[in-house]
Amino acid sequence: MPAGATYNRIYARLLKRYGAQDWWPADDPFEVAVGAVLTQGTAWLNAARAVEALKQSKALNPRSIAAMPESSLAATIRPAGFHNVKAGRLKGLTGWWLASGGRRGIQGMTSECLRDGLLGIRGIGGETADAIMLYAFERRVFVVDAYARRVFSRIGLIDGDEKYESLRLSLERTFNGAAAACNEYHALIVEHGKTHCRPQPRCNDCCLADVCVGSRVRC
DNA sequence: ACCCAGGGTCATA
DNA sequence: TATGACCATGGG
Repeated sequence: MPAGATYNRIYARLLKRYGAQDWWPADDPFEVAVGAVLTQGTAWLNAARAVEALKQSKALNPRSIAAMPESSLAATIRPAGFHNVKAGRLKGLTGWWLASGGRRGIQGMTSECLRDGLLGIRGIGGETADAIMLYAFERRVFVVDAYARRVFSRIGLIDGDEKYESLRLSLERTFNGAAAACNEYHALIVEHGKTHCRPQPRCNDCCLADVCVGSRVRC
């Protein structure tokens, strides 16, 4: 059986188990991008609180963030954790956003140009860049995160410690879904990962158990 | 009290 | 190239 079929099978299984996730929970592309930075290394609940705080301050737009002192920006996003570094990252993101012509200007960019632009921002690495590309600008990208590494590696499909870009390209080649499917797939993996394939413990009721290649793996 | 989260950077070996 | 420390808040 071709590897692509296995990824399709896992996708179908997760979709049936968890239902459509309807990501990204945001009103517009800029909010997606801000949320992507705020959720780095933190639970989404905390990032969402910081997003809400920005909204209440009427500051969830490029102009306001650009005009806001970095210290007060940091104070506003405090619940997201790492607020001092993230304030700087949001400043960098906002500067690039405005310089790129905003939502319209960015949407008109090629995916290569878009990724390069995002990766040029301090504090935006491969995963955050890809999340923005996929969820804010609907580019066909397979977002690789720790959950994807764990789920796929414990099933036996990948090694798990591949370099980011290499794994991303490999998954984009193997999984034959379109952008909308990549969107749903990543969200489903995250949802699954919250309760399965944990870093330390394991579980016995994984809906992917019978998909495992060989016997070395478990959830 | 301990582990972890929808990461990335930088210093060190 | 490849770990480890660091950033920091909050939930389970």
